[in-house]
Amino acid sequence: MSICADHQHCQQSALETAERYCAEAGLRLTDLRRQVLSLVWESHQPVKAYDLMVRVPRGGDAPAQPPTIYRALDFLRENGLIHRLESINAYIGCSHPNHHTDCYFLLCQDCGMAEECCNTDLAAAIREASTSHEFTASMTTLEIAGVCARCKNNDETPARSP
Amino acid sequence: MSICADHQHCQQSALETAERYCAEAGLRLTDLRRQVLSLVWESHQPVKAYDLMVRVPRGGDAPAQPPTIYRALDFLRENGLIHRLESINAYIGCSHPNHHTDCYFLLCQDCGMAEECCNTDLAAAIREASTSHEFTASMTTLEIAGVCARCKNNDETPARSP
DNA sequence: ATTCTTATGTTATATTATAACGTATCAATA
DNA sequence: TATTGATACGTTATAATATAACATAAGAAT
Repeated sequence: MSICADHQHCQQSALETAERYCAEAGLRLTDLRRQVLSLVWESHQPVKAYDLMVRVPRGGDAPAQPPTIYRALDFLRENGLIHRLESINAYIGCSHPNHHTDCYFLLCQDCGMAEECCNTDLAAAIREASTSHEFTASMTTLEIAGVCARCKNNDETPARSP
Repeated sequence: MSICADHQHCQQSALETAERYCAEAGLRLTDLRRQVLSLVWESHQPVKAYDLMVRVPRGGDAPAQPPTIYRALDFLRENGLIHRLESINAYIGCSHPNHHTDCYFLLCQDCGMAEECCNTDLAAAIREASTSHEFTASMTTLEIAGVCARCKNNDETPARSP
């Protein structure tokens, strides 16, 4: 499920990176935005906007409203701190903000884990797939659904099998 | 906008192919499903489910309800006759049903056109992108947003330029 | 201190999709 | 050809995802 040895560290370092990046780039990482980013980084499972909503307390009594969450998500997305997974309507932290081009996602249908990967050759092939059709690409979505290694193993060894 | 010389022909031949394919495969291409498929093929613009809904008259007075449309779309999708474009929540006819693996889409943000493409090398690269992470892929979504050649030309020659 | 911009709060509503259950139609066979 | 079982469709309700529009607050720049 987890794809890191120590997720607490993983989350914290993602936040520090974001902090640093925003400071350098003159971006305002407000309390709300930081809070949302932190929640997104709670795990490597993609998060739904409405699940975030109930977990972002605003002012004490009432929970946050949709625009509050979507605006924070938009900011984080525009600045490369999170990605949106189009095929499952969910959000996930970017593991390498500001040089996050050319990435793709492996989405495990069993455990829900999402892994962000990069691959220069693949990126080149995709660029070629655009240019060969005289198409000027600005944004690529590549999401591969399937079963991760861990789940595959679990599936294949339920007991010692009949 | 259009990517075929004669779209009337294009649509009709898509319907005939579907008809033949369903007959061979023992699938029931009912009136409703045929009607939806035909509407999807009205152009190379992806279609929204709710736009289809108002264009599918059922019984005369009331328009079709969402489940009616989504069930038809599901059937067409499961049998490779249409695709869902995840990044824009829309549907489009498949230009080559029953050997429609390994395809990707170019989505023009200017004119809305969607073009389905295939490329064996790219497909191989994507397979490798899964297997190299010990991931067993079952479904790939590759959608490239950008500007098509025609729109690019239009954009660049608004007049003879200042 | 004032002003301008950016961020957030708040209410309402739009868009996309599914659950659940009843009725009709089709196709196989008794 | 009447019966039956499966598949498709109708209908009502509601869930899930997202944005519009306008008011207020907080920051930043004179």
